[in-house]
Amino acid sequence: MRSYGQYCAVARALDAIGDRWTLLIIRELLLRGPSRYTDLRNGLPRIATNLLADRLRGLEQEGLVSREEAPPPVATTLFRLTPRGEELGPVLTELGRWGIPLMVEGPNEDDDFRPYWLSLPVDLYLTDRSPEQPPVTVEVRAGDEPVVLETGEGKVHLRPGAAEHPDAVLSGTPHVIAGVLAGTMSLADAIVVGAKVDGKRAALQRLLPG
Amino acid sequence: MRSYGQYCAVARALDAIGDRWTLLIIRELLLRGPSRYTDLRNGLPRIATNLLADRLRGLEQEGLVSREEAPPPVATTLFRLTPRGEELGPVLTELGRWGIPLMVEGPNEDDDFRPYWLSLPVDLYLTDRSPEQPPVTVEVRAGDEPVVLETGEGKVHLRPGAAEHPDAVLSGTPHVIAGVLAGTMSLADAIVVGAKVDGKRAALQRLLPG
DNA sequence: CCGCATCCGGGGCGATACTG
DNA sequence: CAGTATCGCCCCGGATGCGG
Repeated sequence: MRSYGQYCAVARALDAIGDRWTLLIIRELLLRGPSRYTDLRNGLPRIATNLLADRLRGLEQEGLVSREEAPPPVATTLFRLTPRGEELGPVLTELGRWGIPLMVEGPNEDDDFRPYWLSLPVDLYLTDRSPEQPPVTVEVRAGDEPVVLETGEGKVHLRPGAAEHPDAVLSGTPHVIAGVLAGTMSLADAIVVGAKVDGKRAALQRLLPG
Repeated sequence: MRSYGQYCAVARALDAIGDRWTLLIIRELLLRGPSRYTDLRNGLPRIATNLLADRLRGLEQEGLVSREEAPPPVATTLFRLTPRGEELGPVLTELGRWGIPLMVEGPNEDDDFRPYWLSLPVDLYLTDRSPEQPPVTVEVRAGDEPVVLETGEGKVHLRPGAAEHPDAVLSGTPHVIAGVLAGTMSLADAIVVGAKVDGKRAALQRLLPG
């Protein structure tokens, strides 16, 4: 992108990460950790492959992403945020916080969805209300790949993957699950509109507000 | 801009304010308050005028900016952030915080500069270390238009304009002034490289870290 | 398969000129 | 003062190819 040509912190930040797709690439690397090129493509469904390659080169050049050749048996390239790149976390957090109200109307007809994208709202709005109790894990199914809610130190975090022995399993449409995890819809209301809870419902309630 | 087509808070936020120039328009409205079209142009020196008009229309349509006809004697259109638009403040703050390190190398040859752009670093890094004392005002001259540092409730804020009877006047190059106001350069070092303080130096020292 | 490079069409963007 | 109008360019998007 062309520079804005302004001696201003915001303008210089946008010079670095204001390009189309760039902040979403950062989101992927923040939420998923070090990733293969193909995994990045999967998390950015409509990106043109040359554009992803371009952006990764640019980010590497600015010192926000590093590339490393993983040894066998992985034997592939991994893209990883540098410490300076990870400092963009708060920017993504505030962007996500501001964007939450735009989620209440639900997905458009052809919107893509990945459940781990909900990590940002979870970190913001969910807390473990019984931190003295043993930790719980709740599997969430809202799309293809399952994700897991985990407690630790009073916090709640969402990570990609399946749980071995989850205390509960929450399933529903992206729209409803997003409402529950962003705290804009009660679990009771969610169940009314089709969400399902298997296992210990209390394990889930403990993480939700109200 | 085309939508990213993702049911994700960050992606939807970027759908709304990810266009080129948009966040800088928000910056202007946040720092300057309700502004005329011409004032916006002056704070965004290289924007194409049709693009500014387009962006303002878009922001109006999304409910982030409102347009009002000011009564005489102003008799002009004013653009103002809506409450929802003002909620972008934390996004700009985090972007600015992340961008501060990009300022230390100083402006490029042909970079534009407006002193009130330094409001963001000031809000972040300066505090009044003697809030029990009477308030002070310090005029800062780093470009064409002067700006004023003011204390209040332990905070320090920078606003466009001149001071009537400033307790001190700080002048220097944008590079050096930015270093001082962002807390990355001591006042003593700044003076060594050409900054000047007139009036009560203590009034200024009281606002600076260290 | 993985990690790109290349090619091409369309549209957003940039610069200038002009207007009520 | 507050914008339109116009035009050229380059970034972006989508498809395809290609070496390791």
